[in-house]
Amino acid sequence: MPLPSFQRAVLDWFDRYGRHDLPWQRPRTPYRVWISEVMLQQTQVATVIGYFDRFMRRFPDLPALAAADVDEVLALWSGLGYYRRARNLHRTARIVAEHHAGELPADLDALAGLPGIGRSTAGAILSLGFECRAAILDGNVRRVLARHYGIEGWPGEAKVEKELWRLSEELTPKERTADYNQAMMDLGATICVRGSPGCGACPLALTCIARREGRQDELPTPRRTRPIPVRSTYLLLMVDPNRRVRLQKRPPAGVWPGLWSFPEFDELDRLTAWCALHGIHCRRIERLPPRRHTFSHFHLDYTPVVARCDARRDGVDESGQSLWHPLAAEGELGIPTPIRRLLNELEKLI
DNA sequence: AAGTCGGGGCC
DNA sequence: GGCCCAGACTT
Repeated sequence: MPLPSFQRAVLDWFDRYGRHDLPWQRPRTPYRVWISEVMLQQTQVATVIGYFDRFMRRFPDLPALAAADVDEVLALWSGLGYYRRARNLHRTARIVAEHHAGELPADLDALAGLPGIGRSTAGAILSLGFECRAAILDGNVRRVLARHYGIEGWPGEAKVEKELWRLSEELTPKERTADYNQAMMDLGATICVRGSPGCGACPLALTCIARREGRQDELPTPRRTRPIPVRSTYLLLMVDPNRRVRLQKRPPAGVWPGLWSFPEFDELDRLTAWCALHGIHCRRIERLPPRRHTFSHFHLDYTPVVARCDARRDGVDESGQSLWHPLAAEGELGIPTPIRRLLNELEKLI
């Protein structure tokens, strides 16, 4: 029975353009697949290659690894990060040496029960290492499937992950499973990359939903940004009869370092007190609707407060940290965009 | 469901 | 500087 077109397209592409010379592909044994898969967890191929070669030179087979001191394993791991992976590798080697006669079990549940081997890594060992039919779902496969089938939602969400696993299981062919799985990872790693994917060279482009809808950048759905804190403040927009506003130079550290902004107050009381101190009556103070500016790490809700003063009661201070700025002036000062917007609003208002 | 582990690559 | 990478595991 011929393969469905999806798998056919993927395998034909793999034969021509897939990666066939990665270190763990020659020879491709369960042990070498296992080590490479663990090293490749959250680690890019280019980084892994050197570590894999050194590791294999020192521990050419599972019994050699099981016999080693864990400290030596950690030494070879130094620089790869996620050091629990190295400890789990060593633990698993000893378990397998003890209970499985030194051979990794060709069984999904047995593999997934070993330290450091989850469902996807177990599937990779089974398919790539043992030539069994087993599905995988790593970051590459996840991206290819989410885009091709237009799967909505963040894959970290249980419902979405379940759907992606269902798809992967369903699509994984009985024949050439190893090549198919490797092909899907190669597609994700070389064509269907996260940013600006090479759809022109993709064997699945004609049937890809993300491609058809121009939504490659939106799928898979990024995890929702965790809520960021809100800071609120009041900005004093003090205007004199000559249509000048008082600006203040911000401190060299923090938000908008060294740029010019309006005097800022955490609380309205402090603002009005400051105005009173400078002979401006409260009834001449007009509060505008608050607005929000979002920085990478917090929201800034700021309420502009317009105060018209009769004369310039306060001069420019000696240190040059404040000045009176003509509303109509062009941009010769360093002024943040939200503040510049307020200046423009103010010019129409006054 | 969210937090943790980690160094490197890439805007 | 944030986000992401051939995830797994703990809370």
